Amino acid sequence: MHSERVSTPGAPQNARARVRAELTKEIKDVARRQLAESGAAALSLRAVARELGMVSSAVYRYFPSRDDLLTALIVDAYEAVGAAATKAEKRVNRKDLMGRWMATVRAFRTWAIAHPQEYALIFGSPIPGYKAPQDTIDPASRLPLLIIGIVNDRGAVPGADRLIPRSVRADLRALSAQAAPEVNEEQLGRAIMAWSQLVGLVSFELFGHLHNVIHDYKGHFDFQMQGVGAGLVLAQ
Amino acid sequence: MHSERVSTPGAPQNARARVRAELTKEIKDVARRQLAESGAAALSLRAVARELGMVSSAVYRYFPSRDDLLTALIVDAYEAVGAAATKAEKRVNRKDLMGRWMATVRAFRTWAIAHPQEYALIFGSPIPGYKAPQDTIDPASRLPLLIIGIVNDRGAVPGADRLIPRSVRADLRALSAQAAPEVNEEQLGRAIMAWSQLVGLVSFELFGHLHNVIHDYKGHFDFQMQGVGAGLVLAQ
DNA sequence: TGTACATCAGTGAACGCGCGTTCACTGATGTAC
DNA sequence: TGTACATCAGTGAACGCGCGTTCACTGATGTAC
Repeated sequence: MHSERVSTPGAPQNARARVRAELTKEIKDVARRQLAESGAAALSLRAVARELGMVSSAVYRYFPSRDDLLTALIVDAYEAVGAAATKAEKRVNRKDLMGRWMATVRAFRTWAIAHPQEYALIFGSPIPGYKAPQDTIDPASRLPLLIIGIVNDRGAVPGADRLIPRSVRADLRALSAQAAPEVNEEQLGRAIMAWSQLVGLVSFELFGHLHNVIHDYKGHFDFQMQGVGAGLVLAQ
Repeated sequence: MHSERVSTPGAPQNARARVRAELTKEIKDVARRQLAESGAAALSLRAVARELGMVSSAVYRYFPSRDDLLTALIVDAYEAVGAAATKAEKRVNRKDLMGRWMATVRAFRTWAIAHPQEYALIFGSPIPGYKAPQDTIDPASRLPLLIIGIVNDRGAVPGADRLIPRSVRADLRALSAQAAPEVNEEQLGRAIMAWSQLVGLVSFELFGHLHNVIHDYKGHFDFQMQGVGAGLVLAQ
């Protein structure tokens, strides 16, 4: 699918490869700008080529189709938001779990507000006819894994007396085995819900569902996310 | 904006008005079918006209522009999901608050799964360039009001010791005054979060963010939503 | 270091398609007297 | 009940636009000997 040829790092880069990498980046940058202006549906290879002063067919030397360009943008968006959150989270004292959680979610929201169309690209409606290739899976899981990591550092928290259906418990156990060995299923279920709450609340804000109800979005977000953190028993 | 001329109910409907109402409905039905197949971005007046055997300009007698047709579909979608949830909720004993909550959220999810593109239309990415007119506000608030109604019947629940920022408290107080006189701000804040959790979780499922993590979607949804209901102290 | 060949980037024309919207028009339905 | 006029639905042609993708091509860059 997405066959943008990236030079293996450290390999001798001759002039051609360097120019190629630069132009690939330039195409993505222009595409990202147009995405920010008119949304994913309106993203067109021809418009990108026009802005770059190329003929439209030249873009096909870099991206074999429109979908491949979209995939590249999706991967970049996942990586950008993952990097922003990871960077913010790293700055907090490892023992301050609530601080790590709040740093993560605030960085997430800040990135989303700064890049609403890229946010919509990865967390909004799926694009009809577009099938996400394998390449998007790893970048997509960076952020949930960051959150699960914080919860994992918290360790197991005894569950309430709600019982988890057997099938769900199996799913959670599998996830625990590969991503969060220190927590029990109850706590991991809460972590998934927390991740969903984060995306849900930011989407509500960006997509206008809190319009005229909440005015201090940042204050409301912080308040609610502190509540979620408390639910995860992250406070010291 | 949306000037689909609807005959005032009870007014004498002559043949022309009856045919007009029927065709208006037929256009919307066909548009909804095409929406379900190819998504909102691909919805085209010409394709709708083609399927109806009309010439494309004839559709303009019913909807003055593509955006007006979209608005009509959005309003209908909000009303359909609101009606489905309301109907399910009404069947439950008024005193069984948890039952009313679960009936509401299950009806919501069922409708969403049956109409994924309509769901995306109202809860997914906003359509670039499309500005929702006033007409969509009332239908959009049916479902949140239903949820707030359940919480209101629960009555005030003492908050935890987290403090609510002054600005957020003001927003919540205003909402309480017009929609939920019986609850305090703490509880109303939880109700908003519950609404966001519901949409967030269904979006995660429909938009593929739980792919390969959760397999028993229904079991997981019920489990998590019971948790949310418990957080709202709805259980008897 | 120089030459012959292979690789690659970019061009320009073309294919075939679809779209929203406007407009002058015909003919049918409804209304007022 | 019949007639004259006004309203409305649907037609067909047109405007002006943009899109993704393919293909044979030129000329520049890189590679192997």
